Amino acid sequence: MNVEFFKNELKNSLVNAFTKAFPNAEKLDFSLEIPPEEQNSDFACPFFIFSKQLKTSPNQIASKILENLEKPIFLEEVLQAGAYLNFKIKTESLAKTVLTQVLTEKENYGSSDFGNKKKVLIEYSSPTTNKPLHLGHVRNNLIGISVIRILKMAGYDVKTICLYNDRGIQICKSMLAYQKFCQNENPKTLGIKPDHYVGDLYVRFSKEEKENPTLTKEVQEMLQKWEADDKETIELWQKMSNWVYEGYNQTYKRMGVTFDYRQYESETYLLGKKISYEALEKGIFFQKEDGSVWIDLTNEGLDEKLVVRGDGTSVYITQDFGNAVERQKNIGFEKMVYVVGNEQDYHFQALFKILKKLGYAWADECFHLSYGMVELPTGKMKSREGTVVDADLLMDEVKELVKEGMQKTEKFSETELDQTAEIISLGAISFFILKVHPNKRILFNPQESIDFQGMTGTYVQYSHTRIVSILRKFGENLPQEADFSLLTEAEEIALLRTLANFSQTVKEAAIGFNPSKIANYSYTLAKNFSKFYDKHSVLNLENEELKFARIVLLEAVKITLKNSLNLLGIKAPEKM
RNA sequence: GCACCGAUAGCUCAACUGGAUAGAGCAACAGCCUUCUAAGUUGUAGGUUGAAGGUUCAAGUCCUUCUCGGUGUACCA
Repeated sequence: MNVEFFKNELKNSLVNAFTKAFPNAEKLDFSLEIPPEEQNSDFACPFFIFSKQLKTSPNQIASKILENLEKPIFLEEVLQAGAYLNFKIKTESLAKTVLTQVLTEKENYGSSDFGNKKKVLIEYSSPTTNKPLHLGHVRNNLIGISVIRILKMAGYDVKTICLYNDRGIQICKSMLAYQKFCQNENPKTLGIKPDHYVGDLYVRFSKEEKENPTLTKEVQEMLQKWEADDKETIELWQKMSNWVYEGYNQTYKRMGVTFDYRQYESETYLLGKKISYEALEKGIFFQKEDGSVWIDLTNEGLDEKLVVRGDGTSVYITQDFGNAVERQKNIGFEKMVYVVGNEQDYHFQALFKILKKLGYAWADECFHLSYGMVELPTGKMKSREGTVVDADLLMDEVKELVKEGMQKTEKFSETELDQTAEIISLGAISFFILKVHPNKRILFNPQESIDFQGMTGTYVQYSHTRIVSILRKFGENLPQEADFSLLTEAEEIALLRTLANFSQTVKEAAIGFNPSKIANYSYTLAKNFSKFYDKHSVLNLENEELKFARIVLLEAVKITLKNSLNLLGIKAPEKM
């Protein structure tokens, strides 16, 4: 038995009551909502929508339904509030159902078969390999991590992929700077994180280029050499690319970023050209006098879009639809999600329309999970000018802040302290970014942004450790059963109701690809726990039965807090 | 110019996708630690949801127009 059971039973009762009250009326579906807290109920049903068909006021309909309603045994009472009927479940039934479910399902509590094992391929991170990861990538990675976990929990079969943009003029800039200014240097012997080393070269090149315009020409020559497979150039490119990957892998590991598949633009950039010429023959694409190939998207509200240049080379979007087709062939997916910033909204609109025109029905199942830029108070981050918030540095700095504020309560060994500070700082960053809806841009103030009080990851983690602390002091053997009818306090009921909503929240987050739903949920649950904690005792209760019931309740809250944090890619520490 | 996105308390964000009196956090002020971790809790104050129309039983949410901010509109990626 689970929480859905209540909903289904209530709907059945409502349908029966409706048929009795209005025998001649067309049957309609009932929607059950979660009522506002002050109604002190578990489910609510509004009757506005029936009003027109029945030519009766919603209040009267509610009354008549109420008269004809046969209450299921788990129902304590039904109260009419205007056009609404509010249903209150017997606390004992609610508690037994919810708590048993949580304790049985444990780390799987919240999961459902909503996604029907549909195979979803998620592309995220996809950096340009000429510089270290910055705050923009951090948001991308965090959204990616979280959406992956949310979709998995909602019953999807999720695979992940990263497309490294590892070729092109930007890469050559770092390479040329290395060749010209730092030949034979090695970041390892210099003690510099290798991706930072390459990024510094990129910044240095941009500076030198301003004073010395011939460098622009040289870097273009280098790109041509690369495309011509010049041995020396390729070797340099490989050496520097590997430095970057080495650095990325450290950052990825720290953030919890993993991929099932990796693609490299250097290997995929020719994809799509063949498709383009085939589409040209079929008349889907058209050719201009200079030989360039185009698609006309003016009927779709877009422009004409170039897919092959006059010189026969392809462009970004060509590679992208080629790549999509390739992924469908090699990996296979029923749905594909691109986690990419909103400056590429237009690009993905065009991409999906091209795929559709090429005749791929699955184009409708491609989705651009677009997210807003992360901006600084001083404006946009520009890597060429070095005005970026570096991902590694950010994590280090926040960690230092956490360390300064620690050591107050619990005793920690040196390594424990470091590990805990790491968990808290990463949690603070993740929560800060994920609590905002992806669509919105984030203004990041380095001094003020990362907070450890109020609606933060730290707060949720702290609530978790407090529960852990109580359970630890209670002892090894936690009860699985108890007399749940003893859970009658308002704070206990609030916790039960919040627990019961978890699975529904996960579904909503999955539908909207929206981690902020989960962040809000975890905060609400933590907040409800804190209120309970402040007002009621557990361990020093004389009533053993009540103590057991509360221990079970707290165990369930602990599990659900941990699960919700996990959906955000945040770890739940045992003490802090 | 055109297209897309955003605008909610001083600041940062929510609001079950059209439902009940728009909720939290920060900052401010006033309380609560000999009691399970005070990174906590209680209270006060803070709103014409950018503006004006419209749709309907009901609009922060949908439609139109406008204002402000952002992004895109490249034979860059």
